Amino acid sequence: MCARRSMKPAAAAGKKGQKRARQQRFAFVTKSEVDHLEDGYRWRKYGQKAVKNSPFPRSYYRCTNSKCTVKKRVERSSEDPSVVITTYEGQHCHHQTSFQRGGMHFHGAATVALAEQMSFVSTQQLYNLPPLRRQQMNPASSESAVSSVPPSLQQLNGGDELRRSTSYSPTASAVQTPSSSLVPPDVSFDMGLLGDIVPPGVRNG
DNA sequence: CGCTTTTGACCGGCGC
DNA sequence: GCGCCGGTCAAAAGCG
Repeated sequence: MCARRSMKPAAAAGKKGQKRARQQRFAFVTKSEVDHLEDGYRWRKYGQKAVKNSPFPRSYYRCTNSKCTVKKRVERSSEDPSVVITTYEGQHCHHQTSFQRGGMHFHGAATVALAEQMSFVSTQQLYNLPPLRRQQMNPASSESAVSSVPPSLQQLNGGDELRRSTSYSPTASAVQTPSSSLVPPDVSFDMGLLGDIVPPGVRNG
């Protein structure tokens, strides 16, 4: 009675075929008290594990949608418990749950806001993370990548403007920020990063 | 009743 | 070859 299960081929197949799922990984740091940052999608927690690099446990979320294989990893910064590192894997193939700007919470706004501004920053850092994973001699490979980001992120997180939309997030900024995602003036930008986390139906069809 | 959340256990890959 | 870590799944419980 220990036969737990043959395990899902999804993970095995993904890893077997290409070591690591070639899914686009988009990570960014967000200053929030709650680990669950509502970005407009429904997430179901499917696991939680404690990592050595961080004294805090890492939470694994998955899109509740049927065909949506988007996964989200949420972990707190080892040095800044107030900072939450959210890593998105994959891209949504459906619209948001149903709530719109009206229901946009400050958390969601903060998330998107950071994503937009940090997008290019985290992208470079994150994209370099995989290959540098072993290159770095530091035991905290994942942290090292994040640590490299902080310098620039600190500005965003600790900055006045960012901080405003992150912690306090005024209604104006909250609405304006997400608005860009819903109505991306630059498709290239949307496809570049936001497309992974906020792919509007326009892109699909 | 349904959905979500929680914990444990197992597996897979990589490193040493 | 063994150990370690990370990641995922499964089942059960709780709550709305």
